[in-house]
Amino acid sequence: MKVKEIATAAGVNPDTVRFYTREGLLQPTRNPDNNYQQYDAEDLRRLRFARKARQLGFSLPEIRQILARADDHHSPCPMVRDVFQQRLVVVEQEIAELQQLRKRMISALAAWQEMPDGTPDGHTICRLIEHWDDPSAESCCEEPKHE
Amino acid sequence: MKVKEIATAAGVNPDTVRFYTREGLLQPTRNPDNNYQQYDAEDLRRLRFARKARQLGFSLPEIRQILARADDHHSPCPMVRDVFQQRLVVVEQEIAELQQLRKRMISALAAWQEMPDGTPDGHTICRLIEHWDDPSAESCCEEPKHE
DNA sequence: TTTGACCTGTGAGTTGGTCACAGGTTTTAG
DNA sequence: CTAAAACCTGTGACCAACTCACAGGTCAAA
Repeated sequence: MKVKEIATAAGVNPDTVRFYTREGLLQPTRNPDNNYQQYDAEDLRRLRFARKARQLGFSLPEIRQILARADDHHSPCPMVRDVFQQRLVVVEQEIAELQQLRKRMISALAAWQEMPDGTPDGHTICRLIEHWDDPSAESCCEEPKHE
Repeated sequence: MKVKEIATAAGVNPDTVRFYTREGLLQPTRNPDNNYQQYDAEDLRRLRFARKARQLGFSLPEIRQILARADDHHSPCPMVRDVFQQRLVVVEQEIAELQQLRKRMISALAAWQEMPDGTPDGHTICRLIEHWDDPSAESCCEEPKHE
C-alpha cells in the first residue's frame, strides 16, 4: 500500500500517515524502484490501533510505548489499563474546571445585564471584564504551588 | 516600572510581559539611557485586564481588538458581550464532548474487567483498545462535514 | 505526450506562553 | 573600588498533534 491507500483505508489524512511514520509508529519498507513507502496489513493494523488509542486520549509517546511492548511480545494491556485510568482522572478534572468556568461565565453574563457599557475613560477599559471577580485570584492568601 | 516590577505587580511571569509587549498588547516607552522598557500605570491596567480576559476565555487577538477599540475611545463592551457569549457556547460544547468521552471511557473500563490481557499475536496488539467500539466511526452512514 | 494525481523530504504554522542563551547594565556586598 | 549577583535586551527553540505549503520526482490515463 502507498501512503494515500493506507490513509484512505484508515480514514485519516495522508499527512498524518507521513507524520506517524516520521514519529516511528509505522515502519514501512521502501520500493527500491521509486523510493516510495510501502505499507502492509500490519501497518494498517497499527495505524487503526493508534487512531483508536488517540480517541481514547492516549498520547503519541504512550502509543509508541504500547506498540513497542507489543513488538517485544509482551502484553501491553496492563499498561493500557493503567494509563487509561489516569487519563480518566484527567478528563474528569478538565470537566470540573470547564464547568466551573461555565458557571462563572453565566453569572458574569447575568451581572452584565445590569451594567452600563461606558466609554473607556483612561481608568477602565471595559467594566464588564475589570469588575468580574476572579475566583482564582490570590487576594486573601497565597496558595503554595505544588510542583 | 521595569519588566520584573510590572510582572510582579500583575502576578505573571516576566517573560509573559515581554511576550505581550512583542504581541503589541503593551506599548511601553524606552529609557534612552539603557534601552530598558518603561511601563506605567496604564500598562499595568492593560496587563491586568488582559489576564482577566484570558481567564474568561478570550484569545490574545480578541484582547488586542478590545484594547484597540478602547484606545479609539469606543466602548468595547458590546463586542465583549458578543465574543463572550460565543465563548460560552464553545465551552459548553467542550464540556459535552468531554462528558461523552468520559462515558465511553467508563464503559470501556467496565468492559475490560471481563477481557483477558492476551499476548500480542501479530493479529491484535491490545484487544482492550482494538475491541473498543468507536462511536464516531462512520460505519453506517457518513455525516456531512459542516465546514 | 501532456496533463493531473500522486509520491518524496523539509520546513513552517497553529496557541500561549516558557525557557535558554549571549551579551549589556545596574545594584549590592565585601 | 571591584566583583558577583540580579536584572535587562533580543532572538530563537520548545511544547502537541497534526496540517499545509513547497519544490521536485514518478506514474497513470487521455
